[in-house]
Amino acid sequence: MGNRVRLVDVARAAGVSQGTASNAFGKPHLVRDELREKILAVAAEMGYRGPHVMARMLRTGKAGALGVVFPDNLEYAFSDPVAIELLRGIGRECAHQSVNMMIISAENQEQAAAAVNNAAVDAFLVHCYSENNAVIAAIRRRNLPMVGIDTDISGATATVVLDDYEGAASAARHLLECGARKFAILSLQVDKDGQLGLMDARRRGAVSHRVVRERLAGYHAVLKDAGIDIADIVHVECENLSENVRGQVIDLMAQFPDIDGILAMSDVIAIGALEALVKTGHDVPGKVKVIGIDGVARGARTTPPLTSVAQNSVEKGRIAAELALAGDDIAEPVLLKTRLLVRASSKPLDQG
Amino acid sequence: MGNRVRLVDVARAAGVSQGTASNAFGKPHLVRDELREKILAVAAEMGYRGPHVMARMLRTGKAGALGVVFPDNLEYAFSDPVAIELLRGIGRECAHQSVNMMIISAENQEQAAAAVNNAAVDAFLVHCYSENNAVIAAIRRRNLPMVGIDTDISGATATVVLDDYEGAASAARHLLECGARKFAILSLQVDKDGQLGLMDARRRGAVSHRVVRERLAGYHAVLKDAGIDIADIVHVECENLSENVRGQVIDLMAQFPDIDGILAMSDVIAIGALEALVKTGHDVPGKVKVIGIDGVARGARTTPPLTSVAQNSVEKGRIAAELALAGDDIAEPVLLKTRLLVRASSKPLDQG
DNA sequence: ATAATATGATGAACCGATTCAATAAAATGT
DNA sequence: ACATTTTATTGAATCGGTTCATCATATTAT
Repeated sequence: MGNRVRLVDVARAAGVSQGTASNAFGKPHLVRDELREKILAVAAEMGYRGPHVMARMLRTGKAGALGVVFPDNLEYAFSDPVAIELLRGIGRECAHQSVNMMIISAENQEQAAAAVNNAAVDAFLVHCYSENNAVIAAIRRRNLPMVGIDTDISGATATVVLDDYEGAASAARHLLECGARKFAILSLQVDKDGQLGLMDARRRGAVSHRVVRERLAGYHAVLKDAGIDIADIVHVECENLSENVRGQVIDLMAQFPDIDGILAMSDVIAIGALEALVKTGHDVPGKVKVIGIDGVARGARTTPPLTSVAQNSVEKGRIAAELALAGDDIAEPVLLKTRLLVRASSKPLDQG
Repeated sequence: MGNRVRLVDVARAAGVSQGTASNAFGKPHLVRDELREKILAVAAEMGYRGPHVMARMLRTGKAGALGVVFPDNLEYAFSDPVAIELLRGIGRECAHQSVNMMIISAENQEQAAAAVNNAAVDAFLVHCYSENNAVIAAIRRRNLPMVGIDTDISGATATVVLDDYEGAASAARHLLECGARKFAILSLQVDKDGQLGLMDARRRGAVSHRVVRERLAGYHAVLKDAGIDIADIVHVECENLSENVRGQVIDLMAQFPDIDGILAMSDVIAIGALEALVKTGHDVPGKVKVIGIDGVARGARTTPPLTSVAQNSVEKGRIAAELALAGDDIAEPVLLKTRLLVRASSKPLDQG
């Protein structure tokens, strides 16, 4: 079994220099047509498989791939509808720029950091990682462009985030307009510590996760302005998984039966809440109004359909990919706007 | 600005050979603890970022990544629930083996072929590509392990497929048991030519796409056995997108009002059909019974809930990834079993 | 004390391309 | 006809590591 045919072998067989042979493949316009065809023919005859990808990478320093790093477990990324939209957007831009997408996957942080070290990519995209993290540290060490999505990691080349504050504020504003006065906030998880359930003021005060921090602030600002005491708001930390939210919301309503406005930090959570309320016979939106954030497709099909603060996650992913591949430093975070999407979970249909 | 610090620089500064410096990073057990720590310290001090990924790849010949190739546009892959499950399974195995996932994306076949050529991967996974295709040709030329999912490409290292024939047969059997006699088969697209709507016998006879061919054969075998003339079955080619199926099904029922059994080749199609039927006031399952294939999560939430022939797509992806990374030639396709999932779209709940 | 083995370190070869300054030949301008 | 520009080709340097046969030293066995 002969070894792999190399470019130098082709060059020799075709009677040209290695440089010319290289150009025949990579820069065809630099080689006379006739000669190029001859080289290609010789190559084909010898069973040459084309320039070796890794050798080319080493020499050019370009990997032709964008690294996409998702939070701890990848399975989550492929089950959360918002993450999938993000991936679609990233994929769209990658395809457009003829770059491949490298999904950095691992079972734990340590392995993820190793995966980052072994990834042949030109830039990294990081979705929702907290600052102090072995993975982020590994990415930093690579010294490649790094764009944060929904997170403001220091040292990022650029950052793309939702206008979480204003989005949350508009959600609160909407429920106030719908007449809600006693609120529950169903928060995304603040930390990877797995703690769930009621959040006391101390836990609320020490939120490092940008998305949660901003949304909380947005809700609070509006409600406070409306004369509502923050201490009267029930805060519950939820897993971002509809099925697991249901039980929490049933308990919640049993403990605080006068709640009439539910602000959920994601549609997935809101849908779980909606299902729990309907199942336990609460009148939505008659007695309780529910609003989520994200505007996922499934929200249009729940009963009742879910009101939400919609974002364009596909575009968010696309922009982030574009910035990462460009590699330019952009100090100011790119802020994406939200759009209020009123459906029946907050307002009866006939009411406007 | 000094250039990148190289391993050789570290070695020199630490007063050791390059080989030893290399071992300090890659094979720590081969270097005396004390010395290794010194090398690492020198490296840290010099700002060495660790071994260069591409150089290591070139030397070792290992890319540490699995290439995943999806059909023409990637957006589809990230919107089809079955494809996403597949990706989850692939991701799971990749994480388990500490390998990254390279998603090969492109806007058209030509670019996809180029993307394949530029992908630094150790193996390829191909989902649902037809045989005669520039992309497949490009993968073949790479001469790397190539595993086909739901497709039987010649020259594949291994192939993982659903038992489509038996799955479809069990669907037909079920609807017969439920009393259906006049059938419509809603087929997945046979070709990339974009042709939709009624399929004549000639088009049905020349199906190259394995999934469609096998499922069609499974349906037909059972129905023929039950004394049904294949010519009496209405065949409709549908896009795999619920919204776009609705109109087709409305037309279908207008043209053939006596249809009482709908065999859909995917749940996405079945859900579109279900929505159309309910919207136009057809009694499901009273007058018309509907069954899909796949067993996607959303099928549990439709009204009525969708009966389906379920498959385990996550596991399918996982197995395929495992085979690709192993790289062993396996002649016989790995055949995955289906499981009938009876819900209300085929049988009233009280009926058993 | 000597031979046999284990452990640690060395240094050159190699992985397979791309690039670029230098040169030769051909085309164009005056 | 001569100077200038354009086009093609060459060959050596370079990208940055890993590997492995070889040698030096330290440890264990007899």
